Amino acid sequence: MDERKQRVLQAVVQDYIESAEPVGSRTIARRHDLGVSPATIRNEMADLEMLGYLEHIHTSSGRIPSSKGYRFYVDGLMQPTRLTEEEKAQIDHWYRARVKRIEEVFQETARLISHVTKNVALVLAPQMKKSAFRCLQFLPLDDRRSVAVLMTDAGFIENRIVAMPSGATFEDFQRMARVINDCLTGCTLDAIPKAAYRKIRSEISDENLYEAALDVISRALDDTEGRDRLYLGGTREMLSQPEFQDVERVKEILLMLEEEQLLKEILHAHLGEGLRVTIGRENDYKGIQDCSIVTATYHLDGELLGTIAVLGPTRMEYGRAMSLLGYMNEHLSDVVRRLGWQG
Amino acid sequence: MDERKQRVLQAVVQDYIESAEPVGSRTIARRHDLGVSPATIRNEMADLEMLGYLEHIHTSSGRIPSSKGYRFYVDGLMQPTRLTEEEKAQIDHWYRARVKRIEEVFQETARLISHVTKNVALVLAPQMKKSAFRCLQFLPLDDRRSVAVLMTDAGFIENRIVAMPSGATFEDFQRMARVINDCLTGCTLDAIPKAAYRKIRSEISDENLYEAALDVISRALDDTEGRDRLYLGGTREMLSQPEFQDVERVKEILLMLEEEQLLKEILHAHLGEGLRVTIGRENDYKGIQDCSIVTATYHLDGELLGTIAVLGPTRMEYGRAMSLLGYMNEHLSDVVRRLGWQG
DNA sequence: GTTAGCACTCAGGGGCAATGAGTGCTAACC
DNA sequence: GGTTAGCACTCATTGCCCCTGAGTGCTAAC
Repeated sequence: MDERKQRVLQAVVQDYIESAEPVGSRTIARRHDLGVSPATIRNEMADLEMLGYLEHIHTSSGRIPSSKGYRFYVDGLMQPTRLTEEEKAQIDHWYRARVKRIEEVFQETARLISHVTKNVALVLAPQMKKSAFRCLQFLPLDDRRSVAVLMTDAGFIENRIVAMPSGATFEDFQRMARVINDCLTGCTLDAIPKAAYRKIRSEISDENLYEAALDVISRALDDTEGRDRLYLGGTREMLSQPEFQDVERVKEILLMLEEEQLLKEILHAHLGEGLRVTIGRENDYKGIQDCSIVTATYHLDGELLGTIAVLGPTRMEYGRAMSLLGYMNEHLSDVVRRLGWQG
Repeated sequence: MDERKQRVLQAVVQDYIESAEPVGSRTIARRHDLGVSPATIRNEMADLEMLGYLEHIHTSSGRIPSSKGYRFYVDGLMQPTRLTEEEKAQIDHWYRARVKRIEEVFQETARLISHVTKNVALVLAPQMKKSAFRCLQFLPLDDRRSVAVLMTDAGFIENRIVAMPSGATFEDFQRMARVINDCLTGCTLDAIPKAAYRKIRSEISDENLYEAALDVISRALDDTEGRDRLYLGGTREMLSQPEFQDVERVKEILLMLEEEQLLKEILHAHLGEGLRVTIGRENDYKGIQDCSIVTATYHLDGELLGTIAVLGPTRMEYGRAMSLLGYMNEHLSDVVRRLGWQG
C-alpha cells in the first residue's frame, strides 16, 4: 500500500464521513489536491477495492469504505481532532448549569455526548461490586426487621431491609455486624474469599444468626448488580443521520438499544482498555455490525469506575468522538471526585 | 344519535383499530351484520362526519374516527375486554420468573405492558416525597463525615453523606437526629409545616448544628426528587404499528419519549384519577395529539404510590389496555407490598 | 505510468395510464 | 319517507417507461 493509495483511501473515508454518499473518482480529484486525474484515482480505487479497503454497491456507484478501510483510517490516516477551547468551555458551562446532583452527572454526560456527536451515547455508571467492602451497619426499623447499610471504599452506600429471625435481638445483629466487618474489610465485593466466610462461620455460633448473616451479605451483594446503571441518550440524534432513513433499520437499532443487558455486556467487554474503537464487522453482536462503538474507561484514583461510549453508524467522526470521550472522561472522574459518588 | 348511527360508529372504530386502514361503507356492510345496504351506511357515515365523530382524508377514501369519535366509543360503545385466565396466568408466570429484586418490578412491568399492548408503556415508580417521615438516623463514616439514613412509612430508604461541622461530634449528630425525629414524625415529606422547623430551631441551640440539621433535611428531601423514576418500555413495539412507517413521525415521537421530565409531568397530571383515557386532541401536549394515553394509579394501603400508563396511536385497543392496566395495578400493589419498597 | 475518451451501468425521478376502493347523488322501490 | 341500486366522479397507489446524471471500466494514446 503505497503513499498515494493511502491518500486516496483517506480522501474517500473523509468525504464519505462528511457526505454520507458513495464517493467517486471525480469528486476526489476535485476536492483533494492529489495531483492526478480522475482516471488514475479510479485505478487506485479499483486496487483499494481488491485489497478490501473499499466497497462497491453496484457498478457505477461510488466507493464506500469497508470495515477494514475504516480500521486503516482510524489506526493510521486519521489526524487527531482536538476539541477547540470554545467547545470545551461550552461543555464546562453545560455541565455546571445542568448538574446539581450526582445522580444527574451520568444522564447529562450521555446527553452531552450525544448532542455533540449526533450519535447514541452510553454511560455505564460506577460499578459497586468492583469496589472494596468498608463496613456494614444496622439500623433498627421495627421489632421484626432492621435496615442493613453497606458502605464501600468508593463511597457507594446501599441499604436493604432484612427480617430478623425470631428470637434474635437488635443487639445480636449489631454483634453480627462487628464480626462481618472484621472479616470482610478490604475485600472486593465481587471476590469475597471463601476463607472470609469460614471465619464468619467460626465466629457466629448461633445457626439462625449465621444464616441471617449470609442472607444479609448475599442480598447486599445482589443489589449491587442493579447498580451499574446504564444511561443512554441521543437515540433521536442518531436517527437524524442519513443511514437511518429506513424504518426497518430504525427498528433494528431500537430493538438493540432496548436490550439494556446486552449493551452492558458490550461495555463490560471493553472495560479497562482505555480508548478503544470497534468498527462494523469487528463487533461480536450481529445487530450492530453496521455500527461502530468508541469506548473509554474512566478512573478515580487509579480505581476503575465505568465506561462511556459513542455508538453510531460506521460512518462516524471517529476523531471527534475519541477526543470528546477523552475530555468527558477527565470531567467525569473529576466530578465524581468532587461530589462523591453515593450509589 | 340514534341506535343505528351508534352501531355504525362502533363498526368503524372497531374495524379501523383492527386494520389501520380507512374503512368504507362496503367493508362495514360485509363484516358487520347491520341489515342495511352500503348505501344506507354511507348516508349514516356522512351524518356521523357532520356530527364530528368521523373524518375524511379526501373524497373517496374511507372514514377514520376523530378524537370525538374515539371518545364516544370508549365512553359508551366499547365492550370491556377481560383478560382471559390464560393471559393472566402468563403474566403471573412472567412476573415470577423475571422479578427477583424489587428494582426490577417497574422495568418488567413496563416491558410486560408494552409487550401485551404493542405500545409504549410508562411506569412512574412510587414517589418518596409523598410518603411520611418515619425516622432519620446517622452512621459514622469517618471523623469528618457521617451517613444520614432517612426512612419513610412507605418503606423508602434514602442515604446521603453529610459533612460534620468542625467541632461537632458524632454524638451531637445523634442528639440532632433525636430532635428531628421528634419533630417530623408523621409529616409528609413534601409538606413539612413551618412549625416543625421552628420546633427544631428551639431545641437545637448550637447554630452550626442547626445549620447542619437543615442541610441534612433539605438534602435528604432534594434527593427524593430524582427518585420518582420513570420506566419506559416498548418503543420498538410501538414503532411496528403501521402509523409509524414514516421516519419523520418516528423521530417526533422519539423526541417526545426522551423528554423524561415532560413524561413525568404528564403522568403526574393524571395522578390519583384511577383509570383514565386521554384521546388525541384531548392531550395538552402538542407532540402527542395524535396519540392516546391510558393511565392508572396504583395504591398501597390507601396510599397513592405511582402511575402506570400505555401510550400509543389513537388507534389503540382501548379495552385491552384498560383491563391490562387494571390487572397490572393489582399486581404491582401486591408485589410492592410483598417485597417492600426501598427506594 | 498517466490520462483522455467512450461505452456501459444503474439508481432516482418525472410523467402517464390503469386500477380499485370509496364517495355522493339521483331516481326508483317498498 | 326511509332504503337501495346505479352511476359518475375522486383520488391514492402501482407499475411502466424513459430520461438524466453520476460513476465505472476499458482501451488507446501520450
